[in-house]
Amino acid sequence: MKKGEATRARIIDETGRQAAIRGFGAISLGDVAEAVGLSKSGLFKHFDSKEAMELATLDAGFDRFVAFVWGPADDLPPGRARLESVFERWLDWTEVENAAGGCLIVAASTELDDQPGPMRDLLQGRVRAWRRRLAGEMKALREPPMSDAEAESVVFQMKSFILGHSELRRLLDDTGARAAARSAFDSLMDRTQHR
Amino acid sequence: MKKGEATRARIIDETGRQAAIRGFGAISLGDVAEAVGLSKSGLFKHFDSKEAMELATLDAGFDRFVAFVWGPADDLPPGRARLESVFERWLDWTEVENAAGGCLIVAASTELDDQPGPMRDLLQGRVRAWRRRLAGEMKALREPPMSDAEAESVVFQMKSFILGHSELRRLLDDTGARAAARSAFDSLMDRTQHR
DNA sequence: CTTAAAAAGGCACGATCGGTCACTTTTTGT
DNA sequence: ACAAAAAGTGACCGATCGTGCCTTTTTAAG
Repeated sequence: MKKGEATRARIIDETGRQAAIRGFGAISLGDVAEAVGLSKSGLFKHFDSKEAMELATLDAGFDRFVAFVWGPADDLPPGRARLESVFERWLDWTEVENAAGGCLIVAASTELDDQPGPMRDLLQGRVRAWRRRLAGEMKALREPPMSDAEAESVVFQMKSFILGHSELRRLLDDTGARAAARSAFDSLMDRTQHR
Repeated sequence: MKKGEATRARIIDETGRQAAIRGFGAISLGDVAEAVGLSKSGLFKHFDSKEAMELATLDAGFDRFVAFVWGPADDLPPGRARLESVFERWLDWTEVENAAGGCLIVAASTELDDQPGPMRDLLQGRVRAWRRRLAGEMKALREPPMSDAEAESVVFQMKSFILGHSELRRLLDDTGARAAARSAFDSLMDRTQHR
């Protein structure tokens, strides 16, 4: 069946948009339904509950994130060039692709970090997987490869700069945010590579 | 009159607690009233509206934050020791003092960064002031003092590590978060100092 | 102890919340 | 072409939302 899938995709899209702005806990079925051109009850033909809708939205958001950020890196050889591509696309993701509400994952992370449940579990699992992927990539930076602990430390700093960039750019309206993040990341790569 | 002020303080305290967990947009007057032992209408004798209550809560949250994080640093001489004290207390603030819901300011920052209004304005103003304070402190690290641009870059990285620590500790339940943040910060201080 | 003011509660309002149900329309596979 | 399945509607549920009006209780000053 085709029509249903398209509608479902539109619902997920709109839910993600609103959740990125207001937070998952503050979106309403009525608003989503209206924005997507459906009645509230129409939503329930696609999802059993609000939580199911949120889960599908968050999961799909991760898929989109990985495709967008990692996509171009697939064509690059492992190592610094690939990591720089990922970082650059990651900044794009926050500041261009999601101009309206910022990164859904970052928003969900701070909102749900202390609310146990399926949403937090999903978030944890996918964030951990993403970090593992990055950590594995770090090892291509040096020969012989760095330890797991060092790779995780570099990933920690990389992610930190992403979060710092997000605040500087989105909350403080600082157009120099991108330069600050890039410079910090370049310096991190330099230090990591030459040791 | 005394009683009123005490009640007002309790309301603000409870509002902050709930907002840190669920987000400002998702708290309800009923829940706050019940937790503080008041009726919903009783709340309105202390605040004109929900938004006024939120504004007072956010403002008071900043006061508490600055007092807690900067407090001990006042007894220290400007320079690295003072900055390390601030960083350490900042980690405490996220992970000990606010065990329940994490840092209210971080939560509010990602939630409100794309919702124009008095809340975002207040947030912007106080975050900017805090960053200016830190940037000023950075200059005591070196003689002759670094440029404004460099100081801001160091503040950017410092704040980034705080945000990274918060995610690692609160969302991913990583007990090594503190060590990761401290190590990254120490390295940043080393590089900044010796140049 | 009195008394006026301050603090808090009672109560009801219109709106909206997530969600269900019975029913109609549209889409789909055959 | 046609029957079955999927998609969508509108009315409605009990609960809760933020808020205003009016009364009662508590408090501090005389």
